[in-house]
Amino acid sequence: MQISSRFTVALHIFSCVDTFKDEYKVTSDFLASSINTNPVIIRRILGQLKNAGLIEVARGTGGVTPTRPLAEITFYDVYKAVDPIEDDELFHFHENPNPECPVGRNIHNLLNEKLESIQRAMEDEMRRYTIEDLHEGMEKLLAEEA
Amino acid sequence: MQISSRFTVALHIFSCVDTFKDEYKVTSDFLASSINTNPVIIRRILGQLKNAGLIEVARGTGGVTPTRPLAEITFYDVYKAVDPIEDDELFHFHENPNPECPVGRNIHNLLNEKLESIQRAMEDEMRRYTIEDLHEGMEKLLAEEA
DNA sequence: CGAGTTGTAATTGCAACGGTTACTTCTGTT
DNA sequence: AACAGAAGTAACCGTTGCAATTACAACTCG
Repeated sequence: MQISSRFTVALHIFSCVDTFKDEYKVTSDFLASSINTNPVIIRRILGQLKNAGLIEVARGTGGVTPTRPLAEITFYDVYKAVDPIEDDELFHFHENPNPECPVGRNIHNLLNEKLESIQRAMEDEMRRYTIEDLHEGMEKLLAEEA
Repeated sequence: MQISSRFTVALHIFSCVDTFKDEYKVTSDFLASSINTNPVIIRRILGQLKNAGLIEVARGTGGVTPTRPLAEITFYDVYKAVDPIEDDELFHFHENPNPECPVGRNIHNLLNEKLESIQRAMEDEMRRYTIEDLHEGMEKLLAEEA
């Protein structure tokens, strides 16, 4: 299973907000046009980012503002905000192994720490990247374009 | 999005095959009972593992045999076998960012290596665990039970 | 007040998942 | 040769999540 495109869309949103905040009023329509999707999709993601406390959204007038320095917003924060998972567990464990089977009643214990370490490896790597990295990377790419 | 339970089911299968291979004929019915699901679900997963070259399945008579030493079958092998993903990309990138927008036409380049490194972190950790680890871990758990 | 914008509910089409039934194909045994 | 047991597989179901869309209420500012 793939991780929802909401994640890359959210990163795209942050990059747009950062790049265009002084030039344009960055509304859900504006963002939808850059991302090439529907404004409602954007608003829903903005809502998730807002609920997670990562941004503020100006009602009525429009506009998006990060609530923290960009270096303090990691990919992990964004991921957790837009792709909430039941119990925070990346792996969907089959629910009811047979407790009368020796393997069935021990498999969960056997796998648990291994699955956790795999999930942790992914999430730790996500924590290494921040929105500030996006800011710098985009500046560089735009400079190369010119 | 969670990773399909086919992954933990497949690991459960390997553990059962290893634990019961001398005592019982390990059929899809037998496995379905330990895992507490439908035999057809098991057969479908066995088919995926077979296609990936990880096991052989005895038609007619029943039974599952790994094709390699257990230490040479990693969690990654199992994951790739049962959870095939389009283009092998963990992250679903939104398809059509607007090329007329400076951010839109650069976002893919900007994110690509970062997303790849996150995926790689997960997959590398998956490669650290093998079915042999399951064998040893299960033996230990069963010894503690006795 | 009115224009522009966000917030949100409701609906749609689609795909994947897990489950189930039913049937065919294969294999070893009697 | 027939039979029983088992894998292989197609077809279908209900549920869920996703992305998209329409429609409308709530809000803000000029």
